[in-house]
Amino acid sequence: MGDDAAVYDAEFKAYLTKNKWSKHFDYAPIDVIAPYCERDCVYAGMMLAVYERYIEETQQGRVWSTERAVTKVLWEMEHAGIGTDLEYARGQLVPMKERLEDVTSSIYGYSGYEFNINSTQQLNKVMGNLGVKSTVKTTKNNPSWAAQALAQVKHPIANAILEQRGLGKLVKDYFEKALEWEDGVQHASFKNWGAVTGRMSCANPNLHSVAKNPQDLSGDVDVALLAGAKAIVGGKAVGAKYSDETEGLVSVRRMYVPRPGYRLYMLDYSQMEMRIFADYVKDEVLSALCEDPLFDFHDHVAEQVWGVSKGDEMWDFYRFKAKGINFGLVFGMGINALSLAIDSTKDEAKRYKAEYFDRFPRAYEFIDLVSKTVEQRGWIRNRFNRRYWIDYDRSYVGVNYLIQGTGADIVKEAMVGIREFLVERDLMSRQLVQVHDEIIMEIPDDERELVLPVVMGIMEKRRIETYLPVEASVGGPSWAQKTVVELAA
DNA sequence: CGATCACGC
DNA sequence: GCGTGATCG
Repeated sequence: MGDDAAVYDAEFKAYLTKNKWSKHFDYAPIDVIAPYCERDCVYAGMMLAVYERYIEETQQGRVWSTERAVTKVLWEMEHAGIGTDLEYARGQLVPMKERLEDVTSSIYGYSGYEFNINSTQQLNKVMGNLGVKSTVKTTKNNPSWAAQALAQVKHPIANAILEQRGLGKLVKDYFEKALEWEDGVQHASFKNWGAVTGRMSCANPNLHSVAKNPQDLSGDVDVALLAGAKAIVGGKAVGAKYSDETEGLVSVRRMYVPRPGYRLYMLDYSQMEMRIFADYVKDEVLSALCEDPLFDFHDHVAEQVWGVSKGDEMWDFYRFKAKGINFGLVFGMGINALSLAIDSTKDEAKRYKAEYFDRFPRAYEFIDLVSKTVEQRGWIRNRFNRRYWIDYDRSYVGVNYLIQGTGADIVKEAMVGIREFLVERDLMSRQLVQVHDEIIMEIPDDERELVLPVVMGIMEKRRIETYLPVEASVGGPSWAQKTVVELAA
């Protein structure tokens, strides 16, 4: 809008800061802030004209109209909020804090003195004293003590530190946070422009990072194993099924419950990113297989690349590698990150990847085309013409942007469609939360028969060629206890 | 305020 | 790969 506008903006913000009005604009007197707001609107209007032309030229009209429409959905979601079981939150905080104290003192027992466990530097010193060296480096080439590094450590302090960090986060970010809403309804903030790919972001609390696995507070391995955990790392019961009957397990998702008269429904796209990947790769066989809602992408890759079948001795081994490479490709992982993800050496990872591309040459061609286009042209567009400008030296992110962004646009369109249906029919059912490939809704029993099939139909509508099936679950009653819903044919 | 870590998809 | 948030120094 010109240099004078930028200067005005900078000078005015400095003026606000000087008068301690900068934290919130409404701290400033109205006669001070009003002219600024007025100019802000005028500039926004001028920018709209510029961008509307750009949107037209780049054919991003569909994305633009979805973004405007989804804003209403987000406002309604934020307004509705999500119900929380405050009794559960308050009740679990007591044993959680007790466990946290026990774990903390056990760490001090190992170190021989009290220190700030949250300080990586202080922790590094403690580990040095114990004669333990990290095999992993941070991005700034310092010794890393992240979970990945601690996994290599034999000393029992490693697991205790993992538990202290994980449990501490649950307590602070979710359980204590929950008490801030005294009426038991949390109103998180959603941003439809939160990520460059087109994904949303969420904050206060971040409902996109609510732990999926229950946390064991008993310290008794049997408790977690009984709940079906495949492993217990830092008290995290990986793969365990939460139940109120299992004493000693807590779940953040258990805190989220429907309000009176409603049930919670979770509508989940099955392997959405892998199916979108298949669509981009244009492998007809793969796309045909996606017509089966139960098709498992990782199983298929394991079978096709390494010739194993379920029940074989090597099945778990190759299924794990297949899943790792699949995610590695859509995330744009380098060979280093991939080798860590699939628990292999770099050379082995290279070989697995080569074998993968040998069987799926079109996957290689697609990835290669994307990075070459970024390097030569500087931009790419997803299935909805959403445009991404990417520096040539970051061309490896292109595949991820396309897949993640296409998924994001599909879910956004679905949310808009669901809202239109609910408004049109004047229904009580409502959308509460979106977690990238999942929509959480509250539906009264007498609307379920009507709403559920229509909502699933809206979500499954073909916006790309490949079928994207949705799985519906009902809360039992919370987000932690899901039961798959079978719709009558 | 950059770096580190943990959680999700 | 993309996020939010807490914490440290």
